[in-house]
Amino acid sequence: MKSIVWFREDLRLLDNAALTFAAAQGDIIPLFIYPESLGGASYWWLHKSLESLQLDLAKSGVELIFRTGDCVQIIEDLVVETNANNVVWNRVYSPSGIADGKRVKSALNAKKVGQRSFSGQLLIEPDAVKNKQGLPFKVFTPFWRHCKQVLAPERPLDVPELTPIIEKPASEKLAEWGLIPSTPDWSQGINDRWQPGELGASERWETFLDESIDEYQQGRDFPSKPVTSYLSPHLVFGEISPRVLWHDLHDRIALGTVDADNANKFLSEIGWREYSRYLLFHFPHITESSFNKKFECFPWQNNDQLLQAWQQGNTGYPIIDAGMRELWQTGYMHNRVRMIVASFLTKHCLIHWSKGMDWFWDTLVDADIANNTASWQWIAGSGADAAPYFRIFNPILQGEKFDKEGGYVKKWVPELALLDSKYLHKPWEASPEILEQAEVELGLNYSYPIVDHKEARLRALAAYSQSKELSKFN
DNA sequence: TGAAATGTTGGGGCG
DNA sequence: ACGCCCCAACATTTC
Repeated sequence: MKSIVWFREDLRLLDNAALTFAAAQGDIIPLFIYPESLGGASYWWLHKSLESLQLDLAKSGVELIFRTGDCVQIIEDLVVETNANNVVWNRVYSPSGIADGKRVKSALNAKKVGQRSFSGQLLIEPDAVKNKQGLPFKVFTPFWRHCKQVLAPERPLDVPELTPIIEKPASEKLAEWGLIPSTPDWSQGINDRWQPGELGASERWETFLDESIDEYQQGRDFPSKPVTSYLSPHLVFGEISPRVLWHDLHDRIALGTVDADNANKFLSEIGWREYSRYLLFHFPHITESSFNKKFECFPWQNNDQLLQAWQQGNTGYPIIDAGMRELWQTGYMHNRVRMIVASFLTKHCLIHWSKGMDWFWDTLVDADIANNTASWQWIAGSGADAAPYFRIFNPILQGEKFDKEGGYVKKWVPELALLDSKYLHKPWEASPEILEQAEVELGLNYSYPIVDHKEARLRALAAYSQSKELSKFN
């Protein structure tokens, strides 16, 4: 038996069901097809992750084949070229990923070539979870409560023994895909911060277990503390399997070597990841339009100047600007700060959540269609189980609450580094003497607030009630 | 996984 | 000693 292993969002050898199945049958031909329309930061990550996978496979003498084009055509061609009699892959759950899988499946069936798909990205398949009425859950808490009752993921699979094929099918060169930025090379900050690939992923997980998980529940909200797992980009590309996380934590809970509350809090965040894929699977239109139809009439303003100030981290609100600059420089933003900047864009600036989603898509190394969609709609108030629209984050209070000492703001907005923490989150309220002493010149080296918080809040609430009125007539 | 407005309570200053 | 006011602190309601 000779199998093509079609890698997509599962760039790992450990606990890779499709790979293990194929390896047990005989020879394998690993294939990766150039993905259209990723964001810039994701392409950088993808390049590094593929390099890592390529090296890991090469240790067994197996060559990863790179090709560009339509997946059906490529796979059909490769079947003919290699005489493969089987094609396997792990399922993905985005609308385009599902469509590709279906097309490949029927093309192979038509040609009487064996094919099989596996679960590898989620703890539980989206179509396996329904509420008592047989409908998809629309609220996270009952969804996750139900999952926890029925979840019994299998133990992770070992890295399989791989047998290379003798013949060498043609492959494009990864380096020639041009995924790494060159002119200009903006990837330095990202490069310093991350180690993409399966090894980087497992090391990050070990570090998190050793150093942070027991403070997770409290510490995860403070952006100056490195208490989050930083696993998100590794999970997006499938460099680590959620089953590994689940079993590692459950083993430790059983042994008493991890605090159960903290471990369960982390697992519920994994639950949110499952939930966002689940929602996208059952409601694929939500990448384009509001989950909650009431928001179809929302009077968005979409002011380009405000959007640009937000993107560049020049809003005059230190916590917002710190977050946006962290994103730009490292491809990542702390979760707490993501909520604050997203609330600011949609509510203070009245800019449609899709504009924020597009920016995150291009700049985040962990950009993920399901999480991005679900989270932006959640914060905008239009999503499933969403934050109510009137829940408007106050960027000053949030800064004072979660970055009291200002470690986070001072790191990413160095022009405020000398400012007393009393005024750090509202520099416009400091006296001219204090500003001068801190070498802050508002309007020159740091922006005035682009909107007034109180006014913007009232405007957002007015827009909300206007939208409620309008939706009555639809 | 909010914030602001409004309501309530209780202690202390003060005439 | 008493009642009144002020207001901080906390609780509840509203957006």
